[in-house]
Amino acid sequence: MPEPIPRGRPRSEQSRRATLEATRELLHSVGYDRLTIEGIASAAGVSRQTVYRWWRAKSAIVAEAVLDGVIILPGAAAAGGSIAGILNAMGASLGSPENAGLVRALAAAAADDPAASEALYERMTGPTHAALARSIADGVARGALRPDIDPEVAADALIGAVLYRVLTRQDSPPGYGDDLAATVLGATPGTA
Amino acid sequence: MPEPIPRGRPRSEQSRRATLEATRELLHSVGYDRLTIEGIASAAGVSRQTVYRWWRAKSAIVAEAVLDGVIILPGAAAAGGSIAGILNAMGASLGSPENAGLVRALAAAAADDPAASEALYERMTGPTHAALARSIADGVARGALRPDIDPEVAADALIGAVLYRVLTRQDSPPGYGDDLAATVLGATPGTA
Amino acid sequence: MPEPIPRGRPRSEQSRRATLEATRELLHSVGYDRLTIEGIASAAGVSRQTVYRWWRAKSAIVAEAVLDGVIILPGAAAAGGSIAGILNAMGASLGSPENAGLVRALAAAAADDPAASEALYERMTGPTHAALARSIADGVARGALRPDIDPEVAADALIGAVLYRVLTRQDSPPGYGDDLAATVLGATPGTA
Amino acid sequence: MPEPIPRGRPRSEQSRRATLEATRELLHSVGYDRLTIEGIASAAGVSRQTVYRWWRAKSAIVAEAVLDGVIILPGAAAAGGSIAGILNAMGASLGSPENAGLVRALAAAAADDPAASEALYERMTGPTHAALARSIADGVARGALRPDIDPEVAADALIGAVLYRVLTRQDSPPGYGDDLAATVLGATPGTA
DNA sequence: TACTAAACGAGACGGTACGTCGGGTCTTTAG
DNA sequence: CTAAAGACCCGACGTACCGTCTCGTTTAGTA
Repeated sequence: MPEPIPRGRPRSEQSRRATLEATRELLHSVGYDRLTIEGIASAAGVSRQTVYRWWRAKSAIVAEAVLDGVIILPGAAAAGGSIAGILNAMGASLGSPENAGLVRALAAAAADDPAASEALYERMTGPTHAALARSIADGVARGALRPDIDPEVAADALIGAVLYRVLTRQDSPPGYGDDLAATVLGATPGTA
Repeated sequence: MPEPIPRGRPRSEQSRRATLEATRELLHSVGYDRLTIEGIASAAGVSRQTVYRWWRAKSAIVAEAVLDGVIILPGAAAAGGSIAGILNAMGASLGSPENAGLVRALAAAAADDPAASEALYERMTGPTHAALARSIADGVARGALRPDIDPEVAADALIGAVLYRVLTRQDSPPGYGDDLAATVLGATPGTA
Repeated sequence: MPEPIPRGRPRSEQSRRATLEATRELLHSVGYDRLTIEGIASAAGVSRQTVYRWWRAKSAIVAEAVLDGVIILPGAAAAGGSIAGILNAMGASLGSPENAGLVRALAAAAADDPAASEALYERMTGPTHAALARSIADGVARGALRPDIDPEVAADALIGAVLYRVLTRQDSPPGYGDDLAATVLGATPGTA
Repeated sequence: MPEPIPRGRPRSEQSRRATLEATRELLHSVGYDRLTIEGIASAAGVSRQTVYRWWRAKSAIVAEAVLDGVIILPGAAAAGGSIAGILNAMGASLGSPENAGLVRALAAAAADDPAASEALYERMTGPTHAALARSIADGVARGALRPDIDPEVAADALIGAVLYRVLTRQDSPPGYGDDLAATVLGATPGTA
């Protein structure tokens, strides 16, 4: 009913998918800075005009690639487990050089496009952030965690620590998630 | 002996400074992505060739601008105070939209140049990180902080939280530094 | 019997006329070079596909616009008068900057399409050429003109002179037709 | 003193010549309409930017190609001979399909650029026109030609006739120049 | 006082990518 | 079966920068 009857040739879903997948490939291989619309179009077997018809900037393409889940969001899937579990999953996921490079690329994309920024960070870190904050609030309510912990701020700290190490290219050692949980929350892994 | 007696016209220190300062100006005004060598040269009143003679890429110019302190590193100067003091200084410094934008620009610069990355993050967050870790270790040793705190990891968490909020464009409320210290360290501001 | 019973929706005469009229408008306003099928379709309120269904190239549209008399052929209507009358009519008609521009546009159209070329020149200059040649042959036969005049060649010269001045953007003075007839035919206006 | 000391890398004469020569080649092979700056640059082995640096439009390139004599102007060289000689030279020169196509291309170029128009026609037909008018005026003064001939108008007619046949793609028979001279001037070839 | 050597400005060069326009084609719904 | 709408691939447009390359000029240090 607010449905405006579609006229003309319908948009090619195949072109859309090919574009987003090519974007992911190129983000992995050349990074955000050397990512070009020309390159995306040619790698996707799509005309440049078709790319411009649907996206306004390369940051928008990257954002949609993420929003569509074409770029797998590291750690977000594990957002139901325990606190240390989430952190270790994030650490493990970002431990692969490929994914770490992707995260850095997304940070670059977000740096010069506020619109993309929100979309990217909400999708990448938002769910994880929410899951962590919920678990922590739970723990505080149950008395399992210190009462002076602000769940939202704690979630900032936990995610921020991981992100900081990725951006500064410092590998996180295997048990980093446990150490981090213990340090911030004063809790041993299984306890929370 | 490792001194290769300088011949010919000496390098113009004025051109060098003008280039780095123009880089800072442009990073502020247009961001890293739209920063061009052409633009830097013309803003600095310097020929493009002179820029290319001394730097290999725009990320290298940005890196040197930081290394030379031409770009003021927010928070690094306060690296002598108390923990909450450092955090509040960082928060206040990054609270200005100008500096926040600069940090995002630098994150973008670091994302696609490992060499610049190290230089930038070492200069930007390294001193602060070291100061925090030292203070925290002190507190733990004095028994003023929980013994299960890993000072290095805690510093990651504190800096990471602030960085995370800047990158995701979330304003940090006035007392955020205090909240953060309390949450991560289980300490009220004055205590540490 | 050679009538192939028409099926389906009949061709829209309105679309056809609108296309040809838009072509004329645009030829006047922007010239042949900047004339585009896109522009014709949009000015005519017709879809691009409809234009392509009925014409193969923009030169063909221009040709049909002429053949249909949508573009008024300057001088052709006067093809029944005296020699100097025809020439003066041509000169007057081509004297207006609008028509002169149109003729130059048609020359451009003819330059890169042999098919359009024949159609255009036959329609534009053919009738005039034939009328002139006929009148001249008459005059020669009657002894009113020099016997060494070849009527076809003389018609070439008369039309060519006018065309030459239009193409080189030289205005023809008021009495140019008389001068031309006198020079080529050795005849004063009323005599032939 | 009006000499503005040249700075920077000097313009490459080779690039300039290559561009003009490629323009000539392409005018011959594809005509003015399908002539593209992209095509000129690539055929000349020159970058597109270099073409744009020195010429504002393709019509300007064509004009300079003519002004430099890179495009050989048919008939202009023969501007010293007798009237019929000039005409026959023109006819012979334009008799080759290659040159005829070139003339049509130049007519198209002139049709949509007044600036190019003057340059082209002055170079192409101007000298011939002047030579013819001079010879005819001579003949009239010597009493060898009819006194009612206006030399300028007669030159228009002679050149116009040849041009008209080229533009309408009519081959001129071998003796066409003689016929034309006889018809317009009332003179047998050798007489003038 | 030259001579040498390097840095400097200016600016042209071959390129790559930009974002746009138009060309022809194809695919859908509406008449 | 035509018309409209509009997406598609393609190729050219004119512009902005890229990184490189001459040039003439400037500014040191030798010689």
